[in-house]
This record gives sequence, structure tokens and C-alpha cells, in this order.
Amino acid sequence: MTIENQTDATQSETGIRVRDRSETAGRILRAATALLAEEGFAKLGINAVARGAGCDKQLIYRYFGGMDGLVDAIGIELAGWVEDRMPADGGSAFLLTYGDLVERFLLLYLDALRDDPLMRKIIAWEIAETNPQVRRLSEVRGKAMAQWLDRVRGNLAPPKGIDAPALNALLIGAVQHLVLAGDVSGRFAGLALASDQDWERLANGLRRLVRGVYP
Amino acid sequence: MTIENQTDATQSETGIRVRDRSETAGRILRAATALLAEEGFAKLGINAVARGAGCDKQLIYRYFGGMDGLVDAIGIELAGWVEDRMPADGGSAFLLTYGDLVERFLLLYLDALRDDPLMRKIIAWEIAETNPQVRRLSEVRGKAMAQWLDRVRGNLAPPKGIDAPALNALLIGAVQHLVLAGDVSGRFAGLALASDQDWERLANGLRRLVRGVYP
DNA sequence: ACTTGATATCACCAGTCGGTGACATGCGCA
DNA sequence: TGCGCATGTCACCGACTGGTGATATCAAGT
Repeated sequence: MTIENQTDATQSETGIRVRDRSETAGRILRAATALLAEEGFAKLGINAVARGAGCDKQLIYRYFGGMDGLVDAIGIELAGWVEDRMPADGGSAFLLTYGDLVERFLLLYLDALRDDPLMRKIIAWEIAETNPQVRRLSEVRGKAMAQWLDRVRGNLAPPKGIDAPALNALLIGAVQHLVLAGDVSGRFAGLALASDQDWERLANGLRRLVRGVYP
Repeated sequence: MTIENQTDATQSETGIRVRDRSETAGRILRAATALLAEEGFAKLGINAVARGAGCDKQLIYRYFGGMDGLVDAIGIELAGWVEDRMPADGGSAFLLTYGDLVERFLLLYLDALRDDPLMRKIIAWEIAETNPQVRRLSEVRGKAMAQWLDRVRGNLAPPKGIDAPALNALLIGAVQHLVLAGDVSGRFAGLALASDQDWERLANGLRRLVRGVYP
């Protein structure tokens, strides 16, 4: 709110730089992501972001070209997000089969989504609305995930005679849907999604599903 | 728009009844469901519904007690919806195993969702927002689905040693998520969700998943 | 015929939204 | 020093939202 919020900025040598475009732009971007993560896409608007950043909305138009550009900026950050939350190494040496890979990915993804509200809200956005903004966001996210998979896959290939893309899409969809449902209501299909034990049951179910189709 | 829209109403003996509460209320309710099915929950508002029904929004407050009551009214219709779209008999005699039941349910559910925009928008709503309205809606839908399952299940029980609720939640989540993603973007996880062939691949994947865990 | 109550319409309110033009302020450079 | 440009602020616009009170219109009962 007040002027006291400033991290480091690019102040030359003399003290505080109040007029600092990059710092302000950063504050706007942070406010936007925070707003999206906490309130969801429905509340994500020019006025709300400006309010959260403690500056005039005009600056959003100047620095990001409006909401579109701001959302794109969020998308750019999103790629790094995936890499941060999804460890690429550490255990990949133990992946012996394609089933191992899928299982590991799904469980990692489940946990990553479970404690990343921003990611959850973005996925919910993708599911609920169709507009150019969220389309671009969705594309970036998809690309980042695919890159992660490529990096971790190595030379593992799915078994012959199995429609791996279809199966994987179903499994990924299951993970996403369950996490979203848990986020929003804490229940799904008669199942409680509150305690870690409930999620452990789901993780086990996921393992069984994977093992059932990737023997 | 004009007055020409009237189906039958409860006209006593003389001709047309222009002032007919039940007819007007029905028009409002139909307009609301149509708006929800076509435009999604984001556009579902008092003004828009009144516009669609061709009447004053005041009537929505009078007859339904505002948007809350109107959404509840949609929920009431929703139960019958499930029964209409999900045939309960016809083939249930061939269900020999629990896996048969799950498979049959999932495929039925997949098809039902695929050509019911209202259901899709409601599920998207459940996933994207948390408010009392959609909570009640979600509850009704869940109850209707559970009843359907109870009716069709007969005396089939899941195999011992298998966490059927968790597995089923995952499978249902997969179906819902894929249908929603297909509705909104036509792609998911690198998979096209446009042609019937794509969906046939998914249906086959679903069968494999079910058969993998319910042998 | 006259009243009563239900049905429907209208006008208006305060609030929020996205968007824009005009203006103030201050830094850096000539 | 003063000029110019980047930065920040303010005021306003039209459009839309949910919500409410007052009023018109008509049907039915006494």
C-alpha cells in the first residue's frame, strides 16, 4: 500500500528511487499473479490489479499494454514456474520402464498442483473460459510441460500396441480434475479430499491405474 | 421477444392468457438454463436472464427470490436431467462384474456429457467457483448421479482389496476433465478432441484403464 | 360497479467495470 | 540553468451490474 514496499530496484548510488519503472512493473506483475492465485480469474481485472499494486491502472496500460499484455507476462513467468516446481532430475536414474516414468510424472504433478494455487487457478481458467488470453496461457503451460517431459523421458518409449497419448491424457485429466475439485469443494464423487490420507488413497489409485495399463 | 411465445399455459376456457405467472416463470427458467448452457456461468446474471426471457427482472425477484432461487430451480430440474440422459436399463442385464458396471457407467457418462452443454457448463462452474449457489447445485447433481448408480448397480460389489471409491473418483474426474477441455479448446495434453475418432481413442483408453484395475 | 390483489413494466439508484485524455511531478541531459 | 521525457496521478466517460420503489394494467370476487 504505502511506499515502504520496495525490494531492491536498480537504484544507482543515491538512496531510494521512487520513480522506477521496472520496480513498478514488477509490483504490478506480482500483484496480478497474487490476485489470480488468491481470488481466481473472475476477479482478475485492471482495476483490481491496480488496487493491489497500489498504483494507477494507467501504468498497466503503459507498461503492459493492458490486461492482455499483463496476462502474457504472467505466461512468460509460468515456464520457469514449471521448472521450479517439478524437479527434473533426482530419481530419473531409477526410471526403468515407461510405466515408471508415467507414474513418477503423475505423482509429481499431483503434488505440485496440490500446493500451487496459481497453477490451479490457471487450469481452472483454461477449463472454464475460451478467450485468446487464456488460450495463449494454456499454450505456454502445455509447452513447458512437454519440455519437462522430454527432458525427463530420456529414451523411454511407450510399449507397442498401447495408445499412450490417450491413456496419458486421461490420467493427467484425472489428476487435474481431482486437484481442482479438492481445491474448490473438498469433496468429489463421494470422496473427501481434505486430509493427506485421502490424497494418499488417490495416489495409490493412480499407481494402480498406471500399473494396470503399463505392465 | 414478442408476445407470440406461448405454449399452452393454464388458460381456463377463453382464449389467450397474457398474464400467466406459471407461464412467465417457466419462460424465465428456460431462459436461465439456455443462457447457462450457451454462454456459461460467467454471463448468468439477473439482467441477462430477464433479457432472455423477455420480461422485467423484477419478476425474477418476485417468482424466484432472486438469482439464488433461480439457480436452485435449475438444480431441481437437474435431477430429471440425469435420468433423461443416462438410460438406467437396457443392457444392465449384461453387467456380470463390477468392472462391467464401471465401464458401462463411464462410457455412458462420457457420451452424455459430450452432447449436453448445460451439464458441461455446470461442472465447469463447480470447478471454477466456490459459492453457496454452485455448492447446492453440485450437491444435487452428486445426489442424482449416486441415485442413478444405486439403481443400476444392483447387487454388484467391488472386488475386495481394491479402493474402488478412489479409483472411480479418478476415472470420473478423467472423463469430466477431458470433456470440459474438449469443449473449451478442442485439445488436451497434445491430443486432439475434435473428431469422433479421437473420442473413440479415449473411450478405448478408458476401457483399458478400467480393465487394468478391475480384472 | 367497485374493490382487491396479482401481474407486469418502468424509472431510478449506487457501484463497478474497462478505457482514455489531461495534468502534475521529477529525473537526467544539454 | 532550463529543457525534454519518463513516470505517476487524477478526473472523467459510457456501459453495465444487481437491486428497489412506484406505478400501470388487468382478472376475479363481492
